[in-house]
Amino acid sequence: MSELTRNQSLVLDALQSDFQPASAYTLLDRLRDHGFKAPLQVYRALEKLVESGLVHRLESLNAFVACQHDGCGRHRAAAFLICEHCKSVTEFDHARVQRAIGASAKDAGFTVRRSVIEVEGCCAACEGRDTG
Amino acid sequence: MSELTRNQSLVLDALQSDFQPASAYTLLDRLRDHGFKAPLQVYRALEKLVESGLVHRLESLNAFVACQHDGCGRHRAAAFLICEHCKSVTEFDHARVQRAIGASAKDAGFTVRRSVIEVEGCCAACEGRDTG
DNA sequence: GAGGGAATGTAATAAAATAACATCTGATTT
DNA sequence: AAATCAGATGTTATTTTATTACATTCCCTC
Repeated sequence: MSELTRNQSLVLDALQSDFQPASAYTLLDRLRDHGFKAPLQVYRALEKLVESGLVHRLESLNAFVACQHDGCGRHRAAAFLICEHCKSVTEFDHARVQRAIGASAKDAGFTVRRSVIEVEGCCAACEGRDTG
Repeated sequence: MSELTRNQSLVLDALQSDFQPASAYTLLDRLRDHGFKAPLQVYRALEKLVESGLVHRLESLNAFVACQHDGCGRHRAAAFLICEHCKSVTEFDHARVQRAIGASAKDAGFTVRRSVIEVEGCCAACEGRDTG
């Protein structure tokens, strides 16, 4: 990505402050102090950030999260472990998963552009303190 | 699932008429002739159908699709190839993918409850008639 | 400093999902 | 048969998420 605009930086900073998922409207609220007034300001910034790989969209939560790696810009896929108890999100190694998807897709003659991989369950920390 | 109620049957029939994804509001429109008037009638039926595995929710499309297998009730995961050109959706064999996810999750000490696997790209048919 | 493309601002609206509350239906118990 | 209760329904209103449309500003280039 060339260079971030002011709005893009603000949105990215907000997401990187905790690396946890936030909805567009939550981000809007967090950024009102910085002059944000309308959803579109957030959505436009997010669009570019997602395009560049600095931010990922979590389809199952309708939320956005800052990339936890440096180089997601280079891979077209990200995979997430989403803890239903503490709501934490961890990006995980998807090489194996991606290979498996590639094989299945190939069998079907399907060309993959992007994979949405979101695993819902219970993280190690929550499993420890709770049988849920 | 015990037995389908009237509303559940109507929604399931609508989805099984083409096995293609439909939003809740599309279903509502299709079912107005049958007396449906409010979104909740659709959402309530969908909730039960998804729970039983007869219908899957496509997170990346905010849409619902009838299960293409018989026994999805028994597996807690479904994986989809979504063609961005013709909008067709194919449920694919996820055993390999599920194993790969299981391995990655295990490394992180994460307990999987449900996996969202939605692969976006171009199906064989569209690839044939178009370079997109 | 004029022109043009990208980024912004703002208001309005659309699309997706849920909350709240009243009502009905059918099985079970008394 | 009347009382009871859970599950399914109906209906209105509201919330949450996302986009359309259009005016304005900023910055680079010529």
